[in-house]
Amino acid sequence: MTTDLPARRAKLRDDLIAAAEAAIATGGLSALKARALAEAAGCAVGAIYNVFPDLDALIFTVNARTLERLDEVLASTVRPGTDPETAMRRLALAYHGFSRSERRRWTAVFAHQIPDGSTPPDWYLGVVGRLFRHIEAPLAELLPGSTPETRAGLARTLFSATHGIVSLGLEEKLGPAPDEVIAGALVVMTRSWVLGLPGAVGVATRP
Amino acid sequence: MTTDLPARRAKLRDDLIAAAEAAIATGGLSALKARALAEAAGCAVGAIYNVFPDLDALIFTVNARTLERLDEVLASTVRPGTDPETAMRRLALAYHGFSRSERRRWTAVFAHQIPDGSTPPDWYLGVVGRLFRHIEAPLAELLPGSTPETRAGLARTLFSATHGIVSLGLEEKLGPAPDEVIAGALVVMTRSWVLGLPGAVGVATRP
DNA sequence: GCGCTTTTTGAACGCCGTTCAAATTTTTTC
DNA sequence: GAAAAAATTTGAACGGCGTTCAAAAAGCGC
Repeated sequence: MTTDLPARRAKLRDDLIAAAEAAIATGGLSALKARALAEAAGCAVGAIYNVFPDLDALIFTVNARTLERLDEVLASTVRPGTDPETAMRRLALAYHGFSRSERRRWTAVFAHQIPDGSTPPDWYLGVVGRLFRHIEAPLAELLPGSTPETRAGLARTLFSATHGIVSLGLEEKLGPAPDEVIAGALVVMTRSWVLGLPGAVGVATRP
Repeated sequence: MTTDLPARRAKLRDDLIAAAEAAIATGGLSALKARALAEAAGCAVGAIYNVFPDLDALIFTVNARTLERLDEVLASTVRPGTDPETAMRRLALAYHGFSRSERRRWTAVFAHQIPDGSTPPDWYLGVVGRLFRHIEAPLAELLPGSTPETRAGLARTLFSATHGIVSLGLEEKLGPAPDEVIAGALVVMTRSWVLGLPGAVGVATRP
């Protein structure tokens, strides 16, 4: 009834990821405890460290899965050929909806703090970067003369701005923020981009 | 050499705040340790809890001071009568600059996580809310027909969006983000608002 | 100086992530 | 198949954390 090492390790890895995902989905990042994880995965505490260097690495794995879910949601939000304003509005609202329906998982992605000097692993940044392509498509139609580099930068900017509105709203860091208010803000914001961005890109920087 | 209780308490309070601020400015939120704090303020660990209910309350106090610094910076950034685009661009860039020069203090404001159900104290939300008035002024000029309520909501939205760009850039959560890139993004963003917002406000919500 | 109250103290509590000597299991060798 | 060697797993133990609370110290009316 014994299997070879790689398979056992892989199974433990999967079980730990599943346990971690369940813990985060139920109680958020702060509910992720090494001892509880070990019990849920049916192993000793120390065994976690045979598979992941530390809990941070496990968290990155779970967060990457969350981002992949988001990617799927965004992909199914706009069909090719949708006009830019509708596309951008739907993407922003889908992002907001995802942050609501997957609240704890989504919060964990951005609440996860790593030690001061270090950066997220490259494979993780790759998962993040893939999200932007959803925004780049409507941008290409909105700004026909733009270069791919411009659009890549802009996609990051628009994602960040949307994220700011959604996250500060969700965490209620600035005060109460009902869903409809946030959704309304996103609608105004995306419309403002559609109207304003074509004239705003490439403008000289004078402080 | 003894003073009355209120005065001693007030002094200890001030010393603890100063020690906490120094700890955060040097090593960030995670460098705030009860024992180190007590030593720096010259009291026993338990004495902290005579003055603050817990470390969270102390953190809110320090963060409010950071926000008041930011408020001063923003206030000195635009003189009354500046045209809306210049004003909004300068405000956004000042926010970015502040997040850079006061990096650890500023990060602490948003990294501070409170237990799930609870909300920040009202006096703290008041300090936050006061920041928005800087944005409301140029908005009033940009959108002459708007109501104060519309402008208040918009100010929150624009602040949140700016914050998203600045914070995801600073924490490099999406990948490397040099200062000039973030500043450039903010310039494009504010220009887009100036061009797009007048047409975008009040538009009907159709998803 | 004495008894009563209030304030301060810091050892102790419970919990955390992580480690590592020891136990166990697997593989190799004869 | 047994014994020796290597690799893996284990969980008690470590150091550190925020917070508590019995006990010590200080303040105060007489």
